[in-house]
Amino acid sequence: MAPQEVFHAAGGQEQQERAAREVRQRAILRVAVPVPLRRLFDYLPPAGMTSEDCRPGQRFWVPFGKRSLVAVLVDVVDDSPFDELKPALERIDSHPVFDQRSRQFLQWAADYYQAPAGELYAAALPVALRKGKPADYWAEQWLELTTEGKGLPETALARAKKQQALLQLLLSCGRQSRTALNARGLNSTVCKALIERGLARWVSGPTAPPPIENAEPKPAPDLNDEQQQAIDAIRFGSFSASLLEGTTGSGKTEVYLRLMERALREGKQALLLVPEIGLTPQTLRRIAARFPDFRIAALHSGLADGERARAWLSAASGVADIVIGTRSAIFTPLPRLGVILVDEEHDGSFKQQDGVRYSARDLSVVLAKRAGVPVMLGSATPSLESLHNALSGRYQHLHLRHRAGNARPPQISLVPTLHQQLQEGFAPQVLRHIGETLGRGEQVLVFINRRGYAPALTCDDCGWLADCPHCSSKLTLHRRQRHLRCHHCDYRMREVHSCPQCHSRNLNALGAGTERSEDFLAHTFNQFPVIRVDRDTTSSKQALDRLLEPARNGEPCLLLGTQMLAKGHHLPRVTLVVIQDADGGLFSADFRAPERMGQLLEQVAGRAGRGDLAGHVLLQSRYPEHPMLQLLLNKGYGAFARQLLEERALTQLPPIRAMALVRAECEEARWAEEFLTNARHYLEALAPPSPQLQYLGPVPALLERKSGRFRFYLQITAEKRGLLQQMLARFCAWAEGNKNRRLRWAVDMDAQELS
DNA sequence: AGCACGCCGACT
DNA sequence: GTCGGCGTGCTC
Repeated sequence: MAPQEVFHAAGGQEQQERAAREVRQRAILRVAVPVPLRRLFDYLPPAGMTSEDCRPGQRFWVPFGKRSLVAVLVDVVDDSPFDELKPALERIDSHPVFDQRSRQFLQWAADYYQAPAGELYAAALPVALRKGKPADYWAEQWLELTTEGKGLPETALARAKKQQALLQLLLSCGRQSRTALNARGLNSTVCKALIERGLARWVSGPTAPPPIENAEPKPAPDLNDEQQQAIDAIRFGSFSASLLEGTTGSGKTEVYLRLMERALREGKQALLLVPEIGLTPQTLRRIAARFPDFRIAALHSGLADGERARAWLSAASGVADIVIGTRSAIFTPLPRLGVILVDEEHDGSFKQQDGVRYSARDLSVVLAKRAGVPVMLGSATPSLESLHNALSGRYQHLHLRHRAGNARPPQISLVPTLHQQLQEGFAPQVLRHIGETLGRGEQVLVFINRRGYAPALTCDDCGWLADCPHCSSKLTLHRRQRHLRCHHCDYRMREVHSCPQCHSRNLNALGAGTERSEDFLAHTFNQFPVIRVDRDTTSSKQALDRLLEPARNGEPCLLLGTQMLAKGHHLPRVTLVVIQDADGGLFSADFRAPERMGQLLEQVAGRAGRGDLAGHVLLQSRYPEHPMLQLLLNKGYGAFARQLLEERALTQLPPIRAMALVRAECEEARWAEEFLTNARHYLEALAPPSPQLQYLGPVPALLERKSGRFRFYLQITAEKRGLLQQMLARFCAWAEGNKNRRLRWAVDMDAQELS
């Protein structure tokens, strides 16, 4: 080879390197990948693209090890600590699906909950988009006004009535999809006329959310003084957080609707978060009936992947005006966000219990602050967290004390069950009351906190007990399905009629669940229908609606069920509520059990007498003298909750202090415990125990073994969240390099359950 | 998380 | 001789 050629070759290489460096300096895509790694990954733009083509918030297919993953671009940077960057494979979105505010919000949540950003982006995206489906897959034609069109007064085009109507619609409600216009009888000829005048144009965008059926427009009812005060207390256009403490039936929903209406009138979006089982077709119809001119995106679990993506995109693109959803809806990008409402804010389903353990209720306040909009948390039985924030002045505290209409609060009586001859768990006077109520043509609701036939099965001869081989729990007998089932891991075995250990036939089903009570009550009150509502009879919201249909018709009947019955169903003919066992929360190892018990009792009791009929609640208890029960009954949930708060102050527990759990589970109990002991040592070396920071554990979880794994946790409480967050960040960095392969660990910031 | 590589036991 | 168990390492 001639020297000349060598020189040229070397020069070429140098040039190539410089070019590569320049590319690297100009455009490096920093992306969040859906893997449990707490870092971002750098890529070059896809072949043929420059940094100009890449906008944060867009999704990309990236090569990751041996596979391809959908990543979200979070930043375009000009340098990377990595030398050999792979190019991304493909840009999925031409427009970002996450706007800047939602990206910053997701990053904040990732930092706060110690979660990998990629997992938060994945949690935010609907499944179809998470899998890489294109976002403009459902593209539709939209008619929007040009600048010229926007400048016209509503009275313009007076000589062409149809065109004027279209202009007015576009002026007041913004751009309209072709299907929505057709539905209003505004055909393409009218549109064309407006376009030819240079007043409007077609643009492509995502499909609008599907219209909600059976929504007859309905005018707003009058407000009472308290409702008016609550609404007047909310200032739009800046951040504020409020707790709306409103007794059952006091019209909280009407307050939410009015606030939504104000946001909508200002051209903003309203976000309504509801508990998991709160998003009923009934609720949706009510809201749709109120806002016939606005587009509603409902994000619930019942939607098919495509439908859900469609609703999500309609919210993220700013098309939907109202977004209603369960916990994950908090991550939907909302470019025109104007107000956030959280209904039943105390509900446990706002806290995700696996994966990224976020609280949508807590995040709603963070998001409102970042967006500079008001947020309202509403409940008849506020969480101690929210109550504490309200009492300490961090939240505005608003009250609705009066039930709407002529409904009166129910009369509540305790029924002692000790030294009583109970029939299948029911005291004689309770059965008498049920019979009388049904006889008057009214409805009865019996609340039983247990599914199945019986919570335990034992042998009376040898003492054998049916327990779960994988969990530290007993199997529940489900006689309808003829099996024994573990409610923690879903292990099932066929129902046995003789003891597997000694073959005796003297098996004894202990205690009563919903099935057994259903049998007994159906037998005792055989002239009346008995409707059982629990997870076994109610696979979906539609199933629940269907099940409750006869009850809504107003016929006398007996409704029997679990927590599912406690929530928001308007059943005006229910005048008697029976709570079979009120003692559940009195002696639990979980410090939040009394709070949950109080909330549940109040919510269930709230089902009594919602119409003009007087309501009565009967509470069966072995300890009717218990001071907590007495307080709850005599002074109501408000006083009860304030008392619990004082106890939390004495015991230095949340919400007085911030608390996080470090959880670990492993088939080998020793390893889980050892891991947490080491974790504690590591953390104590960084920050020794002090009033600012305290450690407890490792201790076994309340359900010590689940699905074959032993579970422990280390509890850390702190005076200030900031310190706790810093410690947890250090812990995560340590844990990522110090874990046994077969051990699972997780940080549970603001843990709600010790189970 | 997934997917590779790598090193020891029972099998066509 | 190999098929396959899960321990370990890595992903820009």
